[in-house]
Amino acid sequence: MTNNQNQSVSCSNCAALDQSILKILSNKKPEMLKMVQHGIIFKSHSDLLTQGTQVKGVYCINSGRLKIYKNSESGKEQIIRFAKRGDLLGFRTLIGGHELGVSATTIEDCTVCFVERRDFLKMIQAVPEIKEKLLEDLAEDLAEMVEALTTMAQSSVSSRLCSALLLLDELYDNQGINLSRENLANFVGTAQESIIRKLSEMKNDQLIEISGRKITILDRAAITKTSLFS
Amino acid sequence: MTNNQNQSVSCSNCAALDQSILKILSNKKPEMLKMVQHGIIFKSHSDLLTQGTQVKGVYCINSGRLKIYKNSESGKEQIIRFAKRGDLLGFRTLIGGHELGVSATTIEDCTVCFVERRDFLKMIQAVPEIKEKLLEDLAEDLAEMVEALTTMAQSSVSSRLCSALLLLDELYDNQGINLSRENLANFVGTAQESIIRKLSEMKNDQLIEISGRKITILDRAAITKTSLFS
DNA sequence: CGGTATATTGAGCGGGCTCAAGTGCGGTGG
DNA sequence: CCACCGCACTTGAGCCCGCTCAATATACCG
Repeated sequence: MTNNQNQSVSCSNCAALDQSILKILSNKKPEMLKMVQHGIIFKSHSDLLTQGTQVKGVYCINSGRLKIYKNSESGKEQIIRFAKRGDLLGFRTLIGGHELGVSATTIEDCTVCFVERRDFLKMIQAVPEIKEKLLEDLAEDLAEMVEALTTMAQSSVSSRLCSALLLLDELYDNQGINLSRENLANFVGTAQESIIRKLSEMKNDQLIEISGRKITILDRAAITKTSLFS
Repeated sequence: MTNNQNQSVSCSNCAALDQSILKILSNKKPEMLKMVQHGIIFKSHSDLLTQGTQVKGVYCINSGRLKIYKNSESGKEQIIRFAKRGDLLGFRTLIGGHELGVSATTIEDCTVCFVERRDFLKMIQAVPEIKEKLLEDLAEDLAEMVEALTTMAQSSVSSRLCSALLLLDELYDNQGINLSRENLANFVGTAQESIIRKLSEMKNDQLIEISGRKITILDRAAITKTSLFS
């Protein structure tokens, strides 16, 4: 773990917190913000959460992107979702008190803030509004997972790839998707080779542009259509 | 909707509530229990929740089983999970205030209790402990969905069928699984014919017994093994 | 006992997986 | 500056799982 704290990153001026739990805290109990460790830097390929371990605390992502994934019995990695600026990691497990069911690893250099497990629990107790927010977030996450499960069960690789590309375009702020083929495959739930072949087809059909590992969406309408059918 | 109320079903003597939210309520604010409509009877194939509509309130299942499912764009039904005695339906959507993302339909005759939307919200406000419990339940549901997504993405039909059978054996209290092949297929995420073929194989291998639509597990160890690999 | 829903079996095909070989690119060191 | 190396990416070939379509059998229900 890289542990360089950068105190120039603080909650009170952090745009990432606009809608977040820590923002609620900074309104209701600003004095509790001093429990937050700011501006911790993680290089790419660092683990923040590890499946099967106890969660140390909660991370709020300030910059950079991560993958949240599960390693199955057979050892294959299934990426559940991605996280970026403003996302809070670790609180789901913290509530239940169980060990982590997923891992979180940076796929870029990241800056994050951290709250110790017991401090976060104090925050929750002190500010009931946080619980409301957590409930809403969880309910929404669950709805997304239901959607994902249905898609995974019923749609072809092409269709799932298109869904993934639309989602990833958001993740990368419409600036071009920059993700390894392997991560893409582990997210879509297929083999790397299948992903590559489908991408080539889509490139030929002028739906996307590929330069190196960077994918840019050209024909969003067509991709949306394929994401829904077949 | 069949609306025969049966007042002999009451929360104070309902075993279904042992660990449930309404149990918490009956401890903390027993006077609010009068908001609950008891013993409503739904025949098999009745809809309690319908995807895309607003939720009317929360149902607590007293007896009988239901399927919770989503209809995809292509019209195919994906069963997300099943519900039985003690399960609470509808509260996830109620919290978020969005329209329902899933439907719930009885697959047997059911007896349920019902709480109006606004009454349930009052209960939550009156008894903060309910929120804690909801949070825990949601976090657990989410963990299960992550597991389900991973399995769906990575495992063969045989493996998924075995997982499903183990889960369904629980649902049917180890008394034999009594579910249509279509529902089984829509849960496993495959074609009905595939399910039937795999079941025949398993019958030949003495892993299960089939009489009519009823499936009984004979060799749990072998089925568990197949549920994990391939 | 007829009619309808459900379950089963068969045949054939194609999507997507696996294995294996080949290509491009960035970094590193001579 | 270029040769080399390692890694990620790409392409090819072949096979098998699981899907679809179609026919038949069985169970359920009036």
